[in-house]
Amino acid sequence: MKKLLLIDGMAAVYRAYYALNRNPRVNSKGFNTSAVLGFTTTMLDLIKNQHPTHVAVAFDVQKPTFRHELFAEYKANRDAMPEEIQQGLPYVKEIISAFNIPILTCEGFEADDVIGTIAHAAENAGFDEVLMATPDKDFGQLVTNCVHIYRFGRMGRPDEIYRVQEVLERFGVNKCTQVIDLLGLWGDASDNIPGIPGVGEKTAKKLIDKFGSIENMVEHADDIANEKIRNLVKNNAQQALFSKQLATIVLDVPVPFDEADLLLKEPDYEKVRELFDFLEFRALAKRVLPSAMRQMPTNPPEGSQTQLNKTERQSNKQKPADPNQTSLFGEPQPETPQQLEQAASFEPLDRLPQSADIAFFFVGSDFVLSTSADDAYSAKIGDVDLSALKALMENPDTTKIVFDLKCTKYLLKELDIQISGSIFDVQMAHYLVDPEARHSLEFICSAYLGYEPQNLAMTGAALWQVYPLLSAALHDAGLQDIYDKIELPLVDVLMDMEQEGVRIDVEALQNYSRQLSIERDGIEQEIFSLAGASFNISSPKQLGEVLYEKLRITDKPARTATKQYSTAEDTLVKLRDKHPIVEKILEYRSLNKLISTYLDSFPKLISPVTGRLHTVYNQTVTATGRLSSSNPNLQNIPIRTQRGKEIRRAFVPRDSGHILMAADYSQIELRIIAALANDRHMKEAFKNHYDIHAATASKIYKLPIEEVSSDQRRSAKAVNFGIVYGISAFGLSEQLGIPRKEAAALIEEYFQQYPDINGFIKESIDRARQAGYAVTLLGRRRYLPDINSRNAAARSFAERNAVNMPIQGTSADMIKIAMVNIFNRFRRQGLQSKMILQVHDELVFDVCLSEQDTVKTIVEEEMRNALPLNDLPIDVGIDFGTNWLDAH
DNA sequence: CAGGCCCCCC
DNA sequence: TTTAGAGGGGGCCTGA
Repeated sequence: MKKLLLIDGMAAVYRAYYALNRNPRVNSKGFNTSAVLGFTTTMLDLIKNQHPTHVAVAFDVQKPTFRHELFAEYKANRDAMPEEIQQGLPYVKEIISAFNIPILTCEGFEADDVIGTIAHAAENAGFDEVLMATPDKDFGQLVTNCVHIYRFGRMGRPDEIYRVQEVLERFGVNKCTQVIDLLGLWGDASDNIPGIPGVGEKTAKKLIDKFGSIENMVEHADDIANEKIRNLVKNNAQQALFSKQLATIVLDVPVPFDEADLLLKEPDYEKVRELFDFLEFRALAKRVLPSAMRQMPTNPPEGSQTQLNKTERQSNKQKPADPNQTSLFGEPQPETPQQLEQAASFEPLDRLPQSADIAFFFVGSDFVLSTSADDAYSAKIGDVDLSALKALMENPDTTKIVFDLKCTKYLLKELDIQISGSIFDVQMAHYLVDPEARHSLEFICSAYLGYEPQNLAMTGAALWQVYPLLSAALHDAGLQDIYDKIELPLVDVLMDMEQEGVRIDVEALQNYSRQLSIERDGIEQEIFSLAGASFNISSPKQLGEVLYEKLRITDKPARTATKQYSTAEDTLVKLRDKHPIVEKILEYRSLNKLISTYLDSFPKLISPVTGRLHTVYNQTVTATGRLSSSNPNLQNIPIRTQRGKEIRRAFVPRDSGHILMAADYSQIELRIIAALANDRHMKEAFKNHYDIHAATASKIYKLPIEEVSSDQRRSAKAVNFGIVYGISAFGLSEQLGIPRKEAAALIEEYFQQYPDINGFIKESIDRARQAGYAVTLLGRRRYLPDINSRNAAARSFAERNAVNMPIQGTSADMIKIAMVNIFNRFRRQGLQSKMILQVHDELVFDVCLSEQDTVKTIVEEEMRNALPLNDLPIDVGIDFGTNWLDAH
């Protein structure tokens, strides 16, 4: 059995780099290893999963290829290679060499051509199988008669295998060569192959079906019935022929085919170790290198496994082969997840020592529990000896490693188990270490361990393996305190709030819904008669066609990012006076939004058990440290418009013995700016309890504060907001509806008057540029890899984040601390009142009438003192009401 | 079912 | 060339 795996090196490097660099790997020497780590993992996984007997990696040579000559613009306007990839490339090649895998190149040709040639040579040499690994978009370029094409999906795990026949079937053509023709005519998605602009997939298929090839089509172009297409083809014949050449893989480039050279050999472990040491690929070293060569401490000894079940030891699979084994990458045929699942059989839990540290993970009613990276007990919850499990989980002296603590706690609560001891939530830790990344178990494992667990048993091992790595990362980034003192205790607070829920006056909602629905339906009819036809107003596509094609309300329709007609509110507002239909559409939209998002959905979401509405707070979503709320989202209940705010009337206290209390931080983000920037003028304004926007206006317009007009105050307010968001003249001019020049002048004046704020903005960006991340007052981080990007748009975005994140994040830290402290004091004092909602700078309480004063005092105190901003006063507004609207 | 678009909140 | 153009979220709808 001879099986050859060919990897498109550059494509793999790029793909791996972009997949990993969201959270850039930078080793202690400051070297960005994303590209190298990603590539290496991909290569090793491919070898492990595909178990080829022969391997090679092909690279382009960085010189003009024959395609450049054919088509001068080809690749000309591709982005420059990111610096990190450029720097990583030599290491990628060294690693490939260290694994004794040949690198194939051929001057004047691209990797695809080299691969095509080698593939054909291999087939002629009697290989049973030839596999090619490439990103999806390239597969069309490599249609040859023998190659099976792998598509890189997620890192290192090809999602699909396309055999040539399947590719052909997908295209609906019969011969390979026709795929090339099709591509030449139609072009490819990334515009490397231009095709004929205006010819789409369908047209291309029809033409190739009819003519068989582009050459034939060009020759008999007069036979094309459709005049438009006929002209297109005639005018672009040359282009189509070029495209076909670009798409054609050369199968006889001058590159030697040496079977012995391609044979998969033992790596040069010493070299691999040196490289991995330098790059600091610890997890990978653990996986690949023989244990004697590893520098990292190994897993716990394997002696303690005797009493365990015969769970498949997947961790061994991930480890290197033992020296006796000839193949580096474990047994040739990996088990399917199904087989592993069966192997992970149930073992009674009461045989476990009660003092063990444990990793614990639920999947539905299944769960896995393991006491080290080398064991795993999996079982159905119903089958477990609950008292043994309880003893284990409630042991205060052991460590519990979990994934998604809040969810785990809910499930354990069902079993009357309270988790105690030291708790390490892998998901939460990862959120703190890199908030913007994804926090699925799969993602975390593949990033930290280089593989994804395929079943419950592997999950147990993976949690154990990832624990020391994340724990170290948390500590190294100085995030331990935020974890211990804010996020971890917050879990109980959020659970309590979620379970408490909020009472909703369903009848009021339904009445209001009926009322608004009647209004909406009337407006709908008006719109139809104005448009002269009925259509789906909720479909931006249909609406765009009606507005811009049927009614032609403007000559220059605005377009969205995807070149659809824009029907966004901003756009429509500007077109208000062009046609009466616009106003109606805006009104329809707002009514429909209220009805579908709030009025009609809340009653359906009310729990039949508690009769109350329970949101879910997510603690690991936002990039800045805020919470988010969903199912339903109770952080976006209308308040701006009269119609909208009526919805808040339906949020009511639990009974006549209670009252709602809303407590909100006043101007918290501006206060935080004033504190972070240490701006004398702004601090002064806050200390004197001035209206901050009016005070700002008074500075900008150089007027006494009492002479500031409402328009001037409004402008000042917009600038203040702009500062928080990362101001731009364009944004401000849009916001205020003033010319850009005026907006720019306003900003200029602002910075003149508040030089410290300007300095703060510059410093924040500078610090983020140095460190690679932004931080809050307490050290919560957000990585900003694009802060040094050469792409101006990406860089500006990162720069705005560098300013905004410390502000928004500090405010989030502050209210989270307040929540924990309030919760604890309520509990200590045995209060009946409950905190029920959080809306970023506001907390809502269901207050027992007899506790009104106590609660008010506690909340005010704790919110004020949660995170003191030196000498800057923090104001908290508190109000009571018989519904949420009145409590404001 | 994902992605586009939109709109509600802070 | 044309669009976007202020930070952070979530939900609804369409169309495949």
